[in-house]
Amino acid sequence: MQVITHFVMTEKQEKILHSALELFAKEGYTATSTSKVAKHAGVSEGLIFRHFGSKEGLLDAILKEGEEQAKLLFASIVFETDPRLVIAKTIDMIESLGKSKEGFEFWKLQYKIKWETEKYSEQKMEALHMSLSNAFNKLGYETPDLEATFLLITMDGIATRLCLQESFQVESMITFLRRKYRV
Amino acid sequence: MQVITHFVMTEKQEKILHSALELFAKEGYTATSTSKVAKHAGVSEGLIFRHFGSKEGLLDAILKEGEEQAKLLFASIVFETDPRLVIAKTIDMIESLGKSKEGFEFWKLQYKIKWETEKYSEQKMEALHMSLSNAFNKLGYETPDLEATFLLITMDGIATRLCLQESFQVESMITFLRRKYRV
Amino acid sequence: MQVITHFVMTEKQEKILHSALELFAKEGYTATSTSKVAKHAGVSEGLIFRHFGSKEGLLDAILKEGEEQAKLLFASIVFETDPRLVIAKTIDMIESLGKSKEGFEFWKLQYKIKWETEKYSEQKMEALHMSLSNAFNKLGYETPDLEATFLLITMDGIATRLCLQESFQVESMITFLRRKYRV
Amino acid sequence: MQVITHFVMTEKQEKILHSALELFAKEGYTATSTSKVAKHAGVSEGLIFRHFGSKEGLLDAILKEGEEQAKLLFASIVFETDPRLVIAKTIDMIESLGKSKEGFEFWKLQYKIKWETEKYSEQKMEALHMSLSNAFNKLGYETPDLEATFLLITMDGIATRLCLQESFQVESMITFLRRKYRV
DNA sequence: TATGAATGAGGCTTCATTCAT
DNA sequence: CATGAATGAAGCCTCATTCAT
Repeated sequence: MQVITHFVMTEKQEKILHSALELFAKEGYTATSTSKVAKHAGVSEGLIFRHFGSKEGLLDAILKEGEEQAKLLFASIVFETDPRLVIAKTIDMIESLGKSKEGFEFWKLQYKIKWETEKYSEQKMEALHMSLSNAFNKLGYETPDLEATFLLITMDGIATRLCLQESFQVESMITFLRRKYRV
Repeated sequence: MQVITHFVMTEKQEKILHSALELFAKEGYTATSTSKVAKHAGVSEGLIFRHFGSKEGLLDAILKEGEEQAKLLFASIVFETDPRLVIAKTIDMIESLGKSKEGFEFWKLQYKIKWETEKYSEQKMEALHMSLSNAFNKLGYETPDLEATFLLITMDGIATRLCLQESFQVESMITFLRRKYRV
Repeated sequence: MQVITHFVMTEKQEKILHSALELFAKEGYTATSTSKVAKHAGVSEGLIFRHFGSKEGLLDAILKEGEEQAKLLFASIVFETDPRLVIAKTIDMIESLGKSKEGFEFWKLQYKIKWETEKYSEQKMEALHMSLSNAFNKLGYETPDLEATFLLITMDGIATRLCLQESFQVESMITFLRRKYRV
Repeated sequence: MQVITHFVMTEKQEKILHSALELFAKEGYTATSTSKVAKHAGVSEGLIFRHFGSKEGLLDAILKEGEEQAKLLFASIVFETDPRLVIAKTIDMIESLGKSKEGFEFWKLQYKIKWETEKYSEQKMEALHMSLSNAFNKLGYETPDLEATFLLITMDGIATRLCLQESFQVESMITFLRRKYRV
């Protein structure tokens, strides 16, 4: 397998990556042709294959970059020691999901890809799950593990609505969650 | 109420429909070719087009049948007057989602399609949402409308896990929900 | 080969024939599908094959009926003895071509078919050619045979314009011909 | 006058164009499949679509090239001042129609297309018509406009015969025309 | 590094025709 | 006589990928 070094990436390589992210997120992976990506990125179709080997390789590169971002995003939660703050920051993360355009697209892609490829990357979430479970435990919840799972499931549900239901209003739901968990 | 006309379907027509449901749910709509559907159903590819007009027509037929089933499924909840039972039956519904193979595939398709076509059919859920909101109100919840939305969002999250995370155990989550809502 | 008896033709058979004539003339033989013909005629697709054997058989039936009509049309010219009247009637025939809708469509089909199938039915015209040649001879033209061919070629040209050039005005051309041949 | 940009065409692009011209002229546009064209040109079917977008695009390319050729062909007639030569050259053009294989096929296609698409391109002929009308006027013909139309109609008729009637002998008809117009 | 011509497999769809009813 | 379900071949077109330049 090809190692993607994040340090050496030409301008065109990045254009391809971002175009692919945008198009895969908008139209889906299968429905987006490499020629569409090339056109959108303003490069030749061949270049995609020179840099990423195959269409799937391009997808992998996007997902890998995504994992890096996810790690960064989770880091400040995972290393938090105050249980109340762990929960608060998790909810903050959900809230921020709908704010930056790039971030939103990135998450939308993650979910779309999951549904297209049938692979829910459980490891990525594992660290977060443990932190939450630990936090709920400290706070004296009866079944902390289930509580953690439940909150993460809620996250999935909200992400689903955010991405698919135009009329969905996150804010009130976020407020609702904060009151519910008293954070 | 509306009278539902059940058109007489030939045996092969039904084979096509069920094969398509299975394959669309497994591989996704775009990634499933009509020839694959035909082969799986044991019919000629042309027959799909004689009966359903186009690949999209086939999808529509599946979704339409799905809406009928959803209506039937929701009916027993919507007409329930005991608020506790409304919630209990909603949770039962989530539970039963993972049990029958056909039912599971049908719901999986619904979600996959949502993500592929970007259309969350809000109307379908509207009746359920109102019933739940009403139930939470009767039970004295502070923000019944948000509670209803929250439960439905949880449903979306559980469905996501059920479909995408092989290791997911519904039962414990169902028990958790029942305890949480005291039903 | 199948003999088409003109005496026993069911109502549906005739509907098929006329629909085919209309559609072949409008869209062309190759571009008109048997299913389109069936729909237009209000019969099942199978019936076309029961009655005419194949799509080509249907075409043959139309062309055969056409030849009958052509014979009838040419009869009054061929049996005319006055040379001036032979020419006059030929020109009259051209004039009448643009008048009745059915007749017009019939001729249009004849030409379209010729161009699609590459078969100019020379025999059909042979009798007419001889009558004209004979007439020009009696009238003392130098090269009666070429004169006859020339007039028939003019007919082809006018038919082409009539069928293809919307703005074409036959009348002035007819008058022109009558003056030219003094008939 | 308009500057004609000749796009650089790859060898295969030209092979496709010529094969299509030949086959469309022989079998008709609708009846000629793109796969037949590809096979005849010795290229992959996909290449047709890369270069011409669609089957219709291929046809358009042929017709466009045809119009350029027609303009060139008509130029020497239209800029002729001697009325007798205008007519002579028009008749020469008809004569030459049957001589070069490429030229013949090109005109045959023009006519076949006209009959398949029902569009007689009147503009293309307009310049020629005016030149002829003017020439007949100078030569003292009574109805020069009708004479011009008549000659062009004769051209259509001869083209019809040339393309459709195997036994047709142009030469004698050309001689006949030359004598008739004294050119 | 970058292009874009070229390909072969496969996608959706239509077609003429057959056959059981 | 008449229907319409069913088929297999073919039609137009798009796709991911390769390769010479």
